Formats: sequence, C-alpha cells, structure tokens
Amino acid sequence: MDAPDWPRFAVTVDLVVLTVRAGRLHALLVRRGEDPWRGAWALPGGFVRPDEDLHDAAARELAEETGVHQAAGHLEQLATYGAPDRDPRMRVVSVAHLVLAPDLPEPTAGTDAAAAAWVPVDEVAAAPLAFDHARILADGVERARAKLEYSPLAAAFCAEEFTVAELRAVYEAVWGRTLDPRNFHRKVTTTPGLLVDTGERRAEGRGRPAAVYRLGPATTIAPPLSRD
Amino acid sequence: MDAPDWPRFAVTVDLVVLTVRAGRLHALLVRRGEDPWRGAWALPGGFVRPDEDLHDAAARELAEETGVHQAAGHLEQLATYGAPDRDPRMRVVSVAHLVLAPDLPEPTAGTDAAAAAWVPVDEVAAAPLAFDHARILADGVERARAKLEYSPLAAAFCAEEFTVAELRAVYEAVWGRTLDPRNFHRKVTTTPGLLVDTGERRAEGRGRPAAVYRLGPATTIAPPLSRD
DNA sequence: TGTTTTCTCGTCATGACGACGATAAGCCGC
DNA sequence: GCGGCTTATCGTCGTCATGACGAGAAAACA
Repeated sequence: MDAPDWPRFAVTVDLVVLTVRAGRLHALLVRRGEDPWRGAWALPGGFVRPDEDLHDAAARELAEETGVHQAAGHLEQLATYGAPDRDPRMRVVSVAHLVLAPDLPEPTAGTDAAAAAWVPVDEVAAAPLAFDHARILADGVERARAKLEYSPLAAAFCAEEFTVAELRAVYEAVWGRTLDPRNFHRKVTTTPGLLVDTGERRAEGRGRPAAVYRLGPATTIAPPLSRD
Repeated sequence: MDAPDWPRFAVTVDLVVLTVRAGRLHALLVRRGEDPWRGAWALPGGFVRPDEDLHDAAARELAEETGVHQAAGHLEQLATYGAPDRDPRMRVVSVAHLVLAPDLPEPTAGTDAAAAAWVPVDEVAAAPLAFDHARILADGVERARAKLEYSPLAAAFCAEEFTVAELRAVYEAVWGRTLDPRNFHRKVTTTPGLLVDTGERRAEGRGRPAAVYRLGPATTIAPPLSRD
C-alpha cells in the first residue's frame, strides 16, 4: 500500500552564523575540501540524520563543525532552499538556520571542517561562496538586521551581562551606521521589561563606568528601533 | 565516490491558504481520504517532484488540489517542519507555504481533494487537524497578522482595485478587531506610494461612494500600523 | 589639578497617532 | 422633494516617541 515510489531527497542544514568582532559583523565560513566547489568558502552545514529534528541537526552541526556551543546565543530557522540544480550531484533540500553568537574566545576551533574563519560580511562578495550560499547568507544578514528593530535579539551577540554601550555597538555593527548614544540609552532603558539593572557597574578603560544590565522578560520592542 | 548512503527523505509542500469571507478570516482545508488521519481536516499539499522548485511545487499543488490559481494573491514560503515522528509512515520534511488570496468566486472547486472547504480560523480548534497542521496553520496566521503591520500585503486579499473600506475590512478580519475608519483612512492615504487613486469611485450600496485605489510602488509601511 | 573620555539625564521641536467632531455625498422611505 | 440614515473624507486636539543637542557625572590620564 505504501509503495516507496515517492521522490527521495537529501536534506541538509546550512548555518548562517553571525557574530560581532572588532565593531564589524562577521559570518562564520568554512573552506570546502571536496568537489564540487573544492577550495571555495561555504556555509557550515551537513546532512540531517534519519531520526533527528531539524533544529537538533542545526545545533549538532554547529557544535561539530565549528566548535560553537549554542549555550549562549540564538538559533532559529531561516528558510529552505531547494532549487533542483542547486547541487550538481543530487537533489538536495537545505533548511538554512540563523545563529547569532557572542564573540567566542576560541574563534574557529573546528573539529571537522578543513578550515573555518570569521569573515566580515561586507567582504564576502570578494570571495564567491559555494552553491547558493551567497543568497542564503544575504537572507540571514537581512533577517538579523530586521529583527534587531523589534526584538531583544541584539543581546544574543553579547555576554549574559552587558552595558548599554556594548548593546549599542552591536546595533552599530549589524546596521553599519552610528546611533546617538543618548537617544539609544533612553530608548532601551525606558522600554519596559527590556533591561534589568544588575546594580553592578563596570569601567571599560576610559570614561565613566557604565551600569551593567541583563536581558529582561520583554520579547518585543514596540515601537521598534528604526534603522532608516 | 558518491555512495548513495545519505539519509533520504520525502519532501512535501503544505499550504496555508487564507482568505477573507463575510468579514472573517478563513483557511482552506481538505478532508483526508486516506490513512493515517482518514477523515480528518488537513492542509492541502503534496509531494515535491524530482525536478521541481519548492515555490513551483506550492503553486502547482495550489492549483491542482484547490482550483485556486495564483494569478491574484500572494505566495511565500512560511517555514519547514521536519520532526522525525510527524508522519508515522515515513520521514517527511514539509516546506509550508503561505497563500493570501482574494475571495474566489469558485470557493472549493477541488480537482483532486475529496472535499475542500473554507473554515473560519477561529473555528478550526473545534476540528483537530491532521499531523502537525494545527501548528503550521497557527504559524501561518500569525505570519499574516504580523505582515499586515508593515507591508502592503493586505491588498492580496482584495481585487486589483479596491476602496479604503475594503482594505480596512481585511485588517479587521485578519486582526479580529475594529479600526477607526478615519485614522485608518489617514494612515493609508498619506503613506507615500502605498495607494494610487484610479479616479473612479464606487458606491457599495448605502453611503457616500468611495474612491477606488490600486496598490502603489511602496513595499513597506513605515512606521507600521499597530494591532496593539 | 586640569583634560579627555564616556555615561547619563534634560530640553526642545517635530511628527505620528488615538479619540473624536464635522462635513460631503450617496441611498431610502414617504 | 425632503428629511433621515449610512458611509466616506477632512480637521482638530492632546499625547507620546523621536532626533538633535546641551550639560552634568564619574572615571582614566597627563
């Protein structure tokens, strides 16, 4: 009755892993060791196992291939890419996921990948990506930029405790523009439930020490911040 | 070299088809004619063909199974659902799509489906859906509600030419709340590029005839409408 | 002890919005 | 034809959020 004559596909997860380093938005890329696209940069990813949920597969590949453990940070599904010719070997449907991670101490400690590197997203155009990964990366970056407007997701780029200036630096790096420190401070500190003051304060070198906050229970920023 | 030992999955598309009828948001559901879940309501959908893009598969299934041609309306990818046990027969990964369609003259002229019907979304809870389709439908409805805030997508529920009152009726049906006609009128008519006045006006029974508009080139509504 | 740097609080004008009044322009029943 | 009803459209007003910017607070540095 259940004749297995349905078309069969390979299903993979691809990962758009973003972080903020040195004031710039970076993506995690790996260098391919096999054909096709041998030697080209690609998004980390791999095949989904037979009894594995998509989300679990993404988290596993993240840990396996990049050494990034999703303890901190944020993982969400991005979109699915399934053009018939996107992989010349076979029919592959890839469920792309978006990861926002704080800048890790171990930058590219990959177990599996030939080489992994953080690449500034505005320099990726110079190094063509394998398959349709350029499009996937662009979609992931756009999703991240959009979500910072109305969600507290910027904190996923920070440590658990952070200052307003650190949070603002995330926005400036992701959006590629400067924000007025005073208006930004007013916005994030007066949005109810967004930030919780830990009472501590921290001096980052020069200047007056900043209050240290932790993320509050708010899930949205309404009205949103605007990137214009 | 390419040993075909990768896990193989069946890939389907499922459709969340929404329309506004009689002032209420409806979803298009089909009644299943096969086990499992025989006799239960389900989302329309089907298997992706070996050489077919995901978007094309969704459009094909929409036409085949529901008789809805996507000439008017809007089709976008929603999300992908791939829990290992979501279908007891086999490992199925489903790429859900969201369709927003104007109220069609032929409501449920299905070619393939045993029975298809428009069901008000707030009555779906009374009739449990097959598989994880309740979750998919909820995600689709939430996506539609959210997108009306900042995009001109409400017009996808209308004919090509429409009045401000018709557009407002869409918002009220999708959001399940009333909006002030005067403030709504001000918002949509003063947002640059959102509406183009056709010069015509149309009398819908009682009351002063309304100006007839067509969608303009604007792609976003900023600042957004708020559903509170 | 200044000077610089950064954090934080205020001020002010502008713009968008919710609540609502008022007018315009068509139906309907008599 | 004439009010009455209904809907569309235009205005007004107070409130709130915002961008631009001034100014004080609190540290490091010379």
